[in-house]
Amino acid sequence: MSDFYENVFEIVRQIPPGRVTSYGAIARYLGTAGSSRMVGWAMNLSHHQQIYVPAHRVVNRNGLLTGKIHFGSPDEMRELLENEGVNVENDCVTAFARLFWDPMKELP
DNA sequence: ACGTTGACCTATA
DNA sequence: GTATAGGCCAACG
Repeated sequence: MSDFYENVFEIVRQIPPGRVTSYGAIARYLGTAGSSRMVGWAMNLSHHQQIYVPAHRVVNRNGLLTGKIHFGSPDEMRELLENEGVNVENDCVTAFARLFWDPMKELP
């Protein structure tokens, strides 16, 4: 496992319940801004990780649940979020700006 | 080996 | 305000 993926998983695990962040924010925090697609790949691998990675807390810049397809069922991601108190409407996180969790600010 | 494909983002028109 | 273009780089066929 490369350091890049390990860092991605570690950040995603740090996301508090009920908060969300974006792929780009993680990429920027890792210093690989512009390579946000790699963060998406990392999420794909997150399923194979033995340690649970809350990939449902990572959405795109608009708060859209673009990755819901990659879960067991398309509704699983939405239910996981709502289970944590995050309201999802039309595959979009409501009050996304308010719930946004920026690793640049929240992590040392 | 090469072209295509993405859980994306930013910039320009 | 939407639309298109370009960049990113690892996996897959």
